[in-house]
Amino acid sequence: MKLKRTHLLNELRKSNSGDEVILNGFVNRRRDHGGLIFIDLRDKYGITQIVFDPEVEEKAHAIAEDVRSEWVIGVKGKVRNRPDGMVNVKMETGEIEVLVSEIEVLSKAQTTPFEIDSDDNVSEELRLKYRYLDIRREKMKNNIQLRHDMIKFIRDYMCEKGFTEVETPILIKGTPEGSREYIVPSRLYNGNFYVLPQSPQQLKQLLMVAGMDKYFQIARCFRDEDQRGDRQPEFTQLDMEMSFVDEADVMNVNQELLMKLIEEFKPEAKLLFDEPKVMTYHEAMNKYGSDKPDLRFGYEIEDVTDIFENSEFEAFASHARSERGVVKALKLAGKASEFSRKDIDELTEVAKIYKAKGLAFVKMQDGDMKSPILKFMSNGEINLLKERLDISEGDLVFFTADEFEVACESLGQVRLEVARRFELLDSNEFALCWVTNFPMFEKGNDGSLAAMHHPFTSPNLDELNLLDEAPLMVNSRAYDLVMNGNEIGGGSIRIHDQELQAKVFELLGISKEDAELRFGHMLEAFSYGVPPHGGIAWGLDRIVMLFAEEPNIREVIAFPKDSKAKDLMLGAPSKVDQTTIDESGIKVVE
RNA sequence: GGGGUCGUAGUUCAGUUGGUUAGAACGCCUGCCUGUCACGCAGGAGGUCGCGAGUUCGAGUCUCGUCGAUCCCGCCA
Repeated sequence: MKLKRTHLLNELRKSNSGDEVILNGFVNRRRDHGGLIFIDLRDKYGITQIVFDPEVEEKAHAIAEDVRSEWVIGVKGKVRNRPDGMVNVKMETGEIEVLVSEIEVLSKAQTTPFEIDSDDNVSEELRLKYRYLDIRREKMKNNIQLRHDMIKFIRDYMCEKGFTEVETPILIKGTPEGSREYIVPSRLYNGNFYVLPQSPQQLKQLLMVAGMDKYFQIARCFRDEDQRGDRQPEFTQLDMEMSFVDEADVMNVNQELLMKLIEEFKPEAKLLFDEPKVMTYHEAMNKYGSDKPDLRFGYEIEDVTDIFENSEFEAFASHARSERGVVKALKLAGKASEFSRKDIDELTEVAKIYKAKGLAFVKMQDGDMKSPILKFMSNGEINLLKERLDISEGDLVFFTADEFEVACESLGQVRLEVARRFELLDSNEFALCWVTNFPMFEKGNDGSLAAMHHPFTSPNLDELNLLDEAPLMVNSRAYDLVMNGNEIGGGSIRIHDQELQAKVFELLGISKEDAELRFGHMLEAFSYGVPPHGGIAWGLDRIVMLFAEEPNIREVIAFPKDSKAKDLMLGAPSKVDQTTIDESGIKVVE
């Protein structure tokens, strides 16, 4: 390389006029006027226009005639002010150009499979296969830069707060519980496997036992589950754990960080509350039909179960009378005339996706209640409903009846869909909240208890007496940080009492022997003294995605897998040679 | 595992009730052009309409199957 750059392509200004400079970059665009040739030369930092004039330097001009898009070149030349009226105000370097005296072609380039300098939507398959070209494009470049900037900001904040970043291993021990793990066969111990961490959960707790006091990590995690827009087989967490803390300590650090991030990276943003609202899981489900409620708009869900307990409308009454059943209502004040039969059918489909059996509705128009379900209801019930929901002219009310979670969630999804339709979701508004008091356990498919969070999460200490008789009533010291209906992070205060831990294992149906086998190292470690501790983990990809206003996390990951967990660029996963397989002590079944 | 949507030039797309030679824009190639910056002008190349079968005189268009992409549900402690 003869011509090595003296300046980056965003640097030159009028003040450099007359300087001799050397520039390196990719050819963004070439405009050949027969005589003059203009090239927009691009690097990571910007674009600078270079000019080839045959009357100034014939040799360089001749080479420039053959130059094509995306070639990598070096040029030497003099900076000069652009002629009057030729300044490009859209360009940072638009006041000047570089008149080239010498050019060096560093690398030719074949025509790219898609245009680099274009905002055209290209199929994701193609973009992922040629990700290195995709990252040349403005949008991806910016996203990756934003990711870096946010991570740096987070690191600086954590360090300032006295946290120590510790790297935890990627090859660890499997603890079958929760999501499916990626496994790595051991060459030295055939028949044994490492697994890749779903999260550094146990290791960070062990760091608390180790007295590290405040730990954090930008941690890579792995989960072998089906993909989603916000899910990748490997993803990154901001992971942290703190000793001698309660919920408020963890929440304070985290909400401050999130609010500072918003302030720094969304300067135009409007925070809707001075600090995050706090609500219980039950309250969130009950009022918003979600454990990650979007609080940028109202439309709270109401409970009308009691009205239907003795109703002859069996579809509702049967749920109203059952132990877990509820009837929920969502009133859209004054919106009755804006919903056609078709709109309601579409919303019904939304509700059905989330397991509702249907979506009932009532309209108040021309002074009358109108609804297919009125004929099943008594006048008393209708009046109660009217009174309870304060239904007036022009209102529309939707209902779901089912067991609690289904009724709430399906109506909550209807609530979100309505908000989307009325464009109530302003991406410059930020509504933060904490959702707390998650149930400690949920019913597994086989009827047994499963940990809703993970088995180290502490139950609420004032509910311990319920552990035996009504474990499903026990709530945990878990908390989720939620921003505009997105879960930013989730964590909990952990169990540090060995007896309580043993009790929780027992309730989860994990025998003493089994607990020893799977979590023995944890129990042993705790026996040497463990500070009360708790922590949280953020989905880092997701928060960058939200700040970048991208629809999925692949847009903020340099080299993501596709929706079937393949790496289209590298061609992974792939076969490996037989020797490797033999050494790893596994047998491949075709 | 289940459901929705989509597969037409290098790319992004259009293609009418089934009808004759499948189009546009951008990109690419050639020529012209000394002030462009999404340069312009003239010309050109480029298609197994994902694949297979079926219906039909005739299929890019309809049917079935299949493969692929994508979104959602399940799953993700």
